[in-house]
Amino acid sequence: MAELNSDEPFIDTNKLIFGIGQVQQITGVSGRQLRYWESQNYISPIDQKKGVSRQYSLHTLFLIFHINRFIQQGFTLQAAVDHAKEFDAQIPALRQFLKKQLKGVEISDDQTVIDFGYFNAQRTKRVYGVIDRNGQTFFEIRDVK
DNA sequence: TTTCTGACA
DNA sequence: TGTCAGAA
Repeated sequence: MAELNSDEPFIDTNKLIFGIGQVQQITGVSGRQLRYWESQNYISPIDQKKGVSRQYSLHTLFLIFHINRFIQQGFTLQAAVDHAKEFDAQIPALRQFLKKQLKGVEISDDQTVIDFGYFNAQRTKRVYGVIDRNGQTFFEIRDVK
């Protein structure tokens, strides 16, 4: 099974900057909305100076995207922001856990098996996440040979 | 051409 | 929130 070990990201996501026009194209949120949300302190561009073109970080782009998603689901702006920020706060934990536990992935014709490492301290069982041919997902615990 | 701020038939 | 004006 292939080993996954990329500690260094190949792209510094902090260097991915987007202008307001790009943000509009990508997220579908209008410039008017972006400026209004900013005035309400829901979002904030990178080190904003007066009168200069706004620049948004990738992180803010994601936040904007999610706020808009919740709005389209019928939430009020305020509620959408709350949901988006809550989700936003969960991402680091998800990334950390996945990075720590993901040991490998094996893709075959009928299914994909994700290796999540040992199930117990005795190292007699291992946990696998399975995606079958129908897209169904489930866990599987197998004895270590 | 794009973005900025302010204003509202 | 959209849209228009006037400026940068």
